[in-house]
Amino acid sequence: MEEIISLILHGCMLAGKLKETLPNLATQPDLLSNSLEEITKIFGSAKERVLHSQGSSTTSYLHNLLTLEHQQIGTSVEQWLRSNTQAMDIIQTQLAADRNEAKVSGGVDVRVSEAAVGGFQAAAAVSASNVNIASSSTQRPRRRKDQGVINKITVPAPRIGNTEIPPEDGFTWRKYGQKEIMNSKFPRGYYRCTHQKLYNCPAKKQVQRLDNDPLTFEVMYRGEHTCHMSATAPSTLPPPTADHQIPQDHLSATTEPPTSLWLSMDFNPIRQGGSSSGMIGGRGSGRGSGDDVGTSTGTRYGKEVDFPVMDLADTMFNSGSSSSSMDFIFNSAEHRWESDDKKN
DNA sequence: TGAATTTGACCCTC
DNA sequence: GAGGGTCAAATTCA
Repeated sequence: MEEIISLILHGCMLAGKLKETLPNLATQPDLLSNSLEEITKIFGSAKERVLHSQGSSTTSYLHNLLTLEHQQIGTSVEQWLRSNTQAMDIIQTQLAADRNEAKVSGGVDVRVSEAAVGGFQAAAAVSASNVNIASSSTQRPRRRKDQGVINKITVPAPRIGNTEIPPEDGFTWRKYGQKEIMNSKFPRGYYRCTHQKLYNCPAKKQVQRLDNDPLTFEVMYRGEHTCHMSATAPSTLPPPTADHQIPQDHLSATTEPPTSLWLSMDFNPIRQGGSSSGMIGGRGSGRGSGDDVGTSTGTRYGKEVDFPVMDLADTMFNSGSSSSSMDFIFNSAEHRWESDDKKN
């Protein structure tokens, strides 16, 4: 129950933040979609847990609360979208593109995007089905059984530029292995978060091209990003640059902690063709070669410039938006998570 | 010099 | 023992 409440509160917190930053997201349907997806996942997950622990009056109450919360968020977003024709146009355009281009296993992105326009109709559908968070284990890290597949998506290769690489996903990854896989034509690449050592970020991903469709990548995310959590974010950040951008066809279906996703989002809408293209074979192609499937362009010649969290923080906490009816939820949720952090 | 990728070897699970 | 995941030395490059 503790966990469920924690989930709900965090969902409320993100919803509050979304509400505050809605005007800023008018021209960034990707980010809006991601935000909605994350909130949806949280409430969906909480709802699932409530359903699985039915019986007490408390869980029944929570279930009703979750359903209501879902509807309210959907309504708010829908109203905003309808009042913002520009955003509607952009999102609808993006949706059309997504339908044609993105084959997301489980349909997460497309489904959530549609939910955004249609009033979160499919919100509940995105839940624990894609989330298989492994039970915490103190056992040896290599145990396959405990590696908890967080999410698996298929990503189309870029049509422009180097089609050998999948689109970026907003994070910086470092390749630590590649292996030929049985019954697969193409090797599987193993990546871990660039900040693994620095911030003990456990996030990893595997990238493999599909046998029957070499222009499509299957990306499996494991672990959760902790590197961009505000509490652990580096205190000495480089100045914000204009090079913080998730590409238009960015498909972020990771299920890392919500805060991580939020903080990993990028509020700069303009970066054209700046993908990590140029995967060139050869040993030791080294840094900056772009020889990194899915690596964010945040890596530039070995220096991390990927701190979209700064932009987001500015947007979020300096927005100066007035208080709202959701503030009490927002505040309590934040306190809740802060205290949780202190526990951990 | 430091950070990146490559790749063979090792470890672990099934 | 097979197959997959990770390690770490070697190598590359700005």
